[in-house]
Parts: sequence; structure tokens; C-alpha cells
Amino acid sequence: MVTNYKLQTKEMPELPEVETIRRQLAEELTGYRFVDVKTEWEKSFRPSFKEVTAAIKDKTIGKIDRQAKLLIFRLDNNLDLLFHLKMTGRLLVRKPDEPTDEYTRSAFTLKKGSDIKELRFVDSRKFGFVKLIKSKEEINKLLASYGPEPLKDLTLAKFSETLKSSSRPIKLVLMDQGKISGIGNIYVNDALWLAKINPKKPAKKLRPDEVKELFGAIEKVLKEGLKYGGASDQWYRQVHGEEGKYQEHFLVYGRNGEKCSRCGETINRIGFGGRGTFFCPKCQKENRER
DNA sequence: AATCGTTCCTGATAGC
DNA sequence: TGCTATCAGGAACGAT
Repeated sequence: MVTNYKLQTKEMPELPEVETIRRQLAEELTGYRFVDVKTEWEKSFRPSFKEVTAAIKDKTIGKIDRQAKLLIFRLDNNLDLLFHLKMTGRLLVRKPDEPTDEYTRSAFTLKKGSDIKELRFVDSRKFGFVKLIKSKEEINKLLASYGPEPLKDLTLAKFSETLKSSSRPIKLVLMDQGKISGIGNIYVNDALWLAKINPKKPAKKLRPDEVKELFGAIEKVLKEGLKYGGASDQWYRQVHGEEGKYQEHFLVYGRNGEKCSRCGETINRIGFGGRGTFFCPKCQKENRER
């Protein structure tokens, strides 16, 4: 019986991927105006395709922000258009006459003066969505439901307090967008390996030195992800279709069956909390001594 | 308030 | 080789 076969990984856009896209979209689309929208999957529009298209018609894209894995197009003071890529979403900027991109679900035609661009929302799995927010109160409430941003407003003190308040496994707490913004399955696995912490260890049981190490590890892996423009193991692409390169630098994510680069033990993969969990059984023991 | 289970989807793969 | 069943997963939602 084969027990050590390599299972496929399914990378998904997390903070470094969405931030990479945000920067490129801001560069490409600021000042462009929505003139038309086409879709083959109305269900991805919230509250509805009709309502979204009516509201954004002739509106100009101001700032493009990001909170956690959510992209926020600021159209005017009381109107925001949100995109969530979930697992397989892509936002591609093309000229209207460029060849079709497979799995394009919606296409937004944008104009600035006589220049025309097309923003294509590509999403094979159809989990992603486009959401219209029509008031300041509503957007503020939504953004307030997210935890602080690593690399921005998450402090070690706040991080420590958050972990102390939960008995859940550390991996699940880190991925909880209400606790901390932007961390998904790739970076959580790599950060926990870097900090030598077992994914199942209850958050409140982490020692202060582990909390500090983990805080640093999170910053480090997210910065690496950003540096390489995200991870394109499978679906993720930047706005012109380019791949990111972080997949060449995964620490443990997707490396089950390979040797741990620190101790030589075989990287393990277990199912946990509904997703693949990669770790080194030797250097990430649950009750590791200092 | 915190936590847990279910659901949405379809491409890729395992297993025969 | 070709078919079919299973797996993958972020987060909204409802239940506890």
C-alpha cells in the first residue's frame, strides 16, 4: 500500500497574493470608469447582478484598498465594490480584443478618456464574489469584523492577547479572519514550521517565547510571499496572467514526503480542520522544550 | 461570545 | 485507456 504519495495542493490567494493584485490593479485602473458589465454567472454578484451593475455604471475607480483577502474598490464616498477571490479567483486586466481567458465568469469594461480596458473576473470554482456596499456604515461595520493586519497594525501585545483568549488549535486561530487578517493555509503552515510550533497546540498554551517567535515568523513568511509576488502552485495569477514565485520557496506547504530542510525528518500531511496541514513531526512536536 | 458543522462548486486525481 | 467517485477548500451561515 502506498502511503507516501504526494497529494496535490490547492493554493489560494492570501494576504501576499491579494496585496500583489491590489498594487497592480491600483496602478492599472485608478481613474477608470465602469461602462459595461457582462457575466455568465450572476450568482457571484451580491446582492444581485442588476443592482450591482446599475449602481456602478459610470462610476470612477478611486482608491483600491485591501482588508484581509478582500479587495475594495472605492467608487465614491458611499459606494464600494468588493471582490473576493476565494480559492480559484483571478482578476485579469486585458484589452477587450485580447483572446478570451478560460473560466472568465464576468467582464467589466472600463474607460479613461478614449482608453479602454477590460477587468476579467476568472473563477473556475465559482466561490468568489463581487459585492456592492452602499453606505459608510455598512462598509465600516464589515471592515470592523476583521482582525488586525499583520505587517500593519498587528502588534505583539495584541497578538499575544488574541492567542490567550482561545483554546482552539493555533492553526485555526491564525486562519480566523476575525482574529487576524489575511492568513490562509499556505502561510499558516510555513509560519508554524518556521516557529517550530505544532499546528494543533491550543493557542492559549503557547509560551511567551513561542508567541514571540510565531509573531516574527508570520511577518517573515508574508514578506517572503510578497517579495515573490505570491504563490502560483495552481490557480493564482497576477493581473496580466503572470505567475508568482513563492511556490518555489515553500517551507513545508505542499512538501509532504520531502525531507525537512532543518532536521531531515519527513514532512507529514494530515487532514485537520477541513484542510491539508503540513508539518515536521520532529521539529514541531506539541510539547517542545526550549 | 466562542465554537462547530454544513454548504457552495468543479477541476484534477485516484482507483478500478 | 477510459470512466466514475472522491477530494480540495474560504468563509458565510445557522445551530449550539
